[in-house]
Amino acid sequence: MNSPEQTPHRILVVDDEPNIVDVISMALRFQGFEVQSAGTGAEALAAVAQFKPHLMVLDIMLPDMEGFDVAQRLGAQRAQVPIIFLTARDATEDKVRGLTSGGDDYVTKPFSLEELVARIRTILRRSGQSDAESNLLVFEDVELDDETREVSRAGVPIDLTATEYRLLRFLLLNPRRVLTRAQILDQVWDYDFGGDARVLETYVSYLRRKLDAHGPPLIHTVRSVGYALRAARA
Amino acid sequence: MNSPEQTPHRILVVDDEPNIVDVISMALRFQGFEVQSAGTGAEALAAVAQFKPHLMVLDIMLPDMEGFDVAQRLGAQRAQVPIIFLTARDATEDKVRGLTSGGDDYVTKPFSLEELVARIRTILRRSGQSDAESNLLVFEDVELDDETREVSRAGVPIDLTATEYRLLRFLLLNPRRVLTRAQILDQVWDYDFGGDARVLETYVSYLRRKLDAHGPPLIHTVRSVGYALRAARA
DNA sequence: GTAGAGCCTGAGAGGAACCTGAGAGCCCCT
DNA sequence: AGGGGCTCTCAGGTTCCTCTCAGGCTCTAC
Repeated sequence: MNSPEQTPHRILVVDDEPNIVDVISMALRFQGFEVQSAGTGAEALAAVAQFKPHLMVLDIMLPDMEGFDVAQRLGAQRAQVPIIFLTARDATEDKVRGLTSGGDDYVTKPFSLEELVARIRTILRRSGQSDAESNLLVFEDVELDDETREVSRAGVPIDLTATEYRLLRFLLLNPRRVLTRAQILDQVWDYDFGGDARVLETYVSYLRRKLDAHGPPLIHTVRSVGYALRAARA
Repeated sequence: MNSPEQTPHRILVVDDEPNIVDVISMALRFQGFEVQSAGTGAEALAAVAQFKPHLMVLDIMLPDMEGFDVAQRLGAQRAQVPIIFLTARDATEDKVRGLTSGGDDYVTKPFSLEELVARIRTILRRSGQSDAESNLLVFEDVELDDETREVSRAGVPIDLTATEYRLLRFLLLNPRRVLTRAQILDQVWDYDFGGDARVLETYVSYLRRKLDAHGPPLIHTVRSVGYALRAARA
């Protein structure tokens, strides 16, 4: 990690599907967050009081009440806890909008963990509770700015598509470390992605073409394991 | 943010609908204000004494008394605290007009956060308590003057409708930063807007036609995310 | 040195996201 | 009551992403 948090942020994950909760919790813990979870609205309300999270990830469909209701019942203290709503793609999307104020956000299922984590960081950063951690990811002469979504190598701006961006971002978060195919697929692609794992190769190829056009190769293949971001070596 | 306040302004939000309070409070916090809220007139009066806000956002319909009464009971100190009244569209509108003193203002429900924040800033600026922050928003060769509501590109004046103006204003407040569709819709459209999210595309199209007629494109689409105001790239 | 596994990349189908013109409803002003 | 302007809806057309697939290349094990 580029700058480990002094006091880790507490995140409350609320969803009734244990699978989803597990996947998200694991990913967030891995990223250095302190995580607690709840499966119902009632549990969530109790957890907010005890756990005092800095942010909630809140599914809209809960067994006992809608996610909105949870948000509403939090009342005044609510304003202190930004929420990221999880919603199915088809419907509700419009419904969410009116209820998300400037600080909230929503993510449609299925999503990639990369995306969820990125949004969490954005909100924590903006809510000022975060240390003034730069929103700039840097490795060698590559820069990635989350605010503006601008990417450059050696000062030359580079246009990336959404997937290319997520992939590069994940690599930049774990510089020099070897990331397995599974790790990358799990993090960068939607969690229910069931397609051909070879997409990864295609996208690595795309990224290389765009990045390495302006300097020595940075994305290295680690045969039969995965990929790693490394400085070019003599 | 472009110019973080030295000593943040304190805003007191008074409304009996928790939803509204939430939405406003969150939005204002993210804008760098210090916010406190009250749900009744009595609470409001107490909060004014303790919290000493620089400005109040005050709903006219309160469970225990009318917003006007709150204003009146503040008596002498009242003059120090400008008020923005919230009122339902239908009636009262005329009534408000007569009762607002020089420094006050009113906004009819439903409103857009963009509009509310803009009015708050205007009042704070005029009440002299604000830093001499310019009321002129500038990006590249685009200028937007909040006082006169004039917009120009490269010196050429441009006529904008109300919605176009709010949209451009929001973009100018967040130059270079990528704004998601949700953020823009939440901020620029009324908080209860439940319609088709594609209005945004229409209005971006309108704005582009008017703005980019006089120079290189400034409003850039960030596919599957949102829009950003950027300088044209070579 | 050679076979086989692992990896790279070009081409392209399909689809998602986006742009824009046309027009209906509404409000306000006259 | 009529007209003009604004906001929003809708549909057609377009762009450009994503993922699949196949052929060829590279590395490693033996």
